[in-house]
Amino acid sequence: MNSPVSIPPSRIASLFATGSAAVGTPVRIQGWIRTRRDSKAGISFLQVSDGSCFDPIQVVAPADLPNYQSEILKAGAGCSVVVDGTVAASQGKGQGIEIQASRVEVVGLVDDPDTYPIQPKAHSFEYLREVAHLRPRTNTFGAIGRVRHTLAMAVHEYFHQNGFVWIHTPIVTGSDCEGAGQMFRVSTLDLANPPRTPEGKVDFSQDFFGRETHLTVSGQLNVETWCMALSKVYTFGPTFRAENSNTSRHLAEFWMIEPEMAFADLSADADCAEALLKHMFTRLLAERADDMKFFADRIDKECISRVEKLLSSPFERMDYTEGVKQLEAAITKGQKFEYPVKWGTDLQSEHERYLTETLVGRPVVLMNYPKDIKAFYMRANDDGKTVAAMDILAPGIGEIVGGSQREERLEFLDARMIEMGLNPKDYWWYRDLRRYGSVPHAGFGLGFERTIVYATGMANVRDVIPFARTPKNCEF
RNA sequence: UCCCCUAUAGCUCAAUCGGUAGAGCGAGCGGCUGUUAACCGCUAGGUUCCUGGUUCGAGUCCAGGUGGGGGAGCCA
Repeated sequence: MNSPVSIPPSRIASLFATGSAAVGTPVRIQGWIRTRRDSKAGISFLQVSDGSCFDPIQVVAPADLPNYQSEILKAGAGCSVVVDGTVAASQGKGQGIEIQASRVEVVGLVDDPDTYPIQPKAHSFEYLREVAHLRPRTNTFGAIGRVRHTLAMAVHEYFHQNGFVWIHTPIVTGSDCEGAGQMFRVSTLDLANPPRTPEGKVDFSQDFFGRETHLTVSGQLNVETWCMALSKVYTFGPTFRAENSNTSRHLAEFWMIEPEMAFADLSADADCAEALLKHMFTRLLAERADDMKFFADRIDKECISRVEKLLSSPFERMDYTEGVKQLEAAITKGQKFEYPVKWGTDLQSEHERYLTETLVGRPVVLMNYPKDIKAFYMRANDDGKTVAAMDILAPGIGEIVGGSQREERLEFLDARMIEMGLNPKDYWWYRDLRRYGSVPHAGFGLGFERTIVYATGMANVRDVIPFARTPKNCEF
């Protein structure tokens, strides 16, 4: 910045952290005006935010500043400013400290205040999705951004402290069937005029990678390979699903945390998921008390107590078979479900909700599902009917974790693939892990956006990711 | 992909039986005030999503389309 006096800029969060001890010190802040209120007594009040914390800081701009009439009185919501001044104890109510300005530089004005999309008033989330490039300027999305960051850092912190190595698994994959839904094609071929094989099919041997490639739907198969050498690993990055899902819980591009542990069984897997979630939420309450207070005040009054409740008690663990029994017992007592409950079929959303919300009231680890409703790589249990799979169901959001102990025995794995119509040859490198020093191992996927929804009470995953990708929507 | 709901001012919404467009907030201007979801007054602001149909007349009824929302399925 070209400014006459050189004061190192402060973040607003650190001014609030220092509080009244900073009174009297000269400071510079840089940010955007939220609101301006004028007093004809000869001052204007500017609420200025730089995004470093929830609260904006109040800047007191006296009318004798040289640009008061020409610039400051024209600067409203959304305008960017650099303010030099002195930290002062506020004479008004509502804030402890404020900045008595000696200089206010209006860096960028707002073209047309009447049509500036982020007005100083409540907006619907549906509307804000249409101005996703400006919505980080609102209270809610600023808070989401900081909460998301804190939770992401807590993920890395937990794994780092517990001896896990972060593996950067690839985004582009040559596996055309990772077993988790429709995939987005990656290609540099001319869509209008692709090369053809003699049979008339598109000739992907002429494509960039010399084969069909897609965006990954899961880093699991790749991360398992590194698990078989580094013992405890995880991947944390974006994943892509081309499902035509139109719900508040699904995105075409979402972030997933997938740890994988060698010499671990299903119980250790559930232990890890529980400890990870508890670490994330502990850090959240410690670091983002201001933002969580906002969510509790304006979005979901239960959100802090829900997180505290999760932290204070162990997750309930229940076998799928027991879950079905509980649901049947509930039906006997008069509970109505739209869909029938039957051992061997996947539970409906309403069934999962009953278990976690009504029966237990906390997250539930549901374990040992029927093998026919689960993926090929999940380890067969000795009963011949179930596999060592677990889902963690959370009140309000449903499934936030899906995991399993993996099938480490080659003959079992091959048999399962054939049974499910998969060709073992397509998985040659995955099978190699079972041929060379195979060990029992387990892992899971934690949906990052669903975790944020759970913690904040936000109603839609589209509003907890900076730029939501959903069917028919990729404007920004 | 299926079911239901929905689209009016910058935003959130209203408009009776089909009769010719209204409020709040926001914005601009003025007043008042160490203000703080400020307050008081005035002013501006409309292709009623698109295409077609019914009707003397359509924001309103009908058909198709598009966008948005909720639920289901798929899953994280």
